[in-house]
Amino acid sequence: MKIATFNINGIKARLPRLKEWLEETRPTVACLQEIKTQDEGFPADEFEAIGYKSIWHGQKGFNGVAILADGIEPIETQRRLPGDPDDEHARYLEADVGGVRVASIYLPNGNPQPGPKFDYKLAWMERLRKHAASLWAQEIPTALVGDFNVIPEDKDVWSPRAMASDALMQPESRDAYARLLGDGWTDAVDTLNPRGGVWTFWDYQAGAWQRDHGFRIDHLLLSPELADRLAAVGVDKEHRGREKASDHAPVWVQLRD
DNA sequence: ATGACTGCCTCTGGCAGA
Repeated sequence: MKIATFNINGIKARLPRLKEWLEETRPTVACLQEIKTQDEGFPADEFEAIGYKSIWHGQKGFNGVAILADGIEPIETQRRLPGDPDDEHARYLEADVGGVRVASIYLPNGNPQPGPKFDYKLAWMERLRKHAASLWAQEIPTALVGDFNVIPEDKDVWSPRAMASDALMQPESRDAYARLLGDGWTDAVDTLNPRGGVWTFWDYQAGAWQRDHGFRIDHLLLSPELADRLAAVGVDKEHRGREKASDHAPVWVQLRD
């Protein structure tokens, strides 16, 4: 079983690239973030035509998450992160697929920091930790995947100095991520690449892609049942270099059956 | 270096992104 996460930065603008990626790499489950469309604009038929069934949670203009599965109907278990009834952002979607609970997560960016957006990010991370703990307690094989908007350590960024004031690598953001891992979740990419240097995002600006000025913010967190099955991880970096690409690359984990 | 680019909805410029 192959579980992938991909921040596509607009499903309408990305549709040809996205379908191409699905057909070329054929993930069992693909969790998408930043679909940037309302529910009625989601092109489910386009995915159905290439063998993927999908569920989605959209919003006008920005945010939005989806879960696609190869020949399997994802059974939705949650479509918002508990803990704040006033939070209208479409940033969380969860489903059962092929015996695995999968969450597609679009964690708030938090810039500029300090400020209300950063406060929202940190509060969201605490809510995520609580909800993750409730999933953990159910002992369901679970994968929490998505754009976490956290650079976990200095080894995960091309230049810690250049990013020093960014919300993605503030000590508070990193501590919140570390607390989540401290509860027992396995960061799959980090586990198989302990020396770092793996990027999942390259800015559109300043020739970041051409200079390989990237960082790692798209993560796959596994519960112990899935961590035991961990066979391989990868970043489909080549797709970041294509025409009209997202600023993120797809990231995936291969699990033994 | 107050820089850079892209997508969205459209108050076609302002917001959001990271």
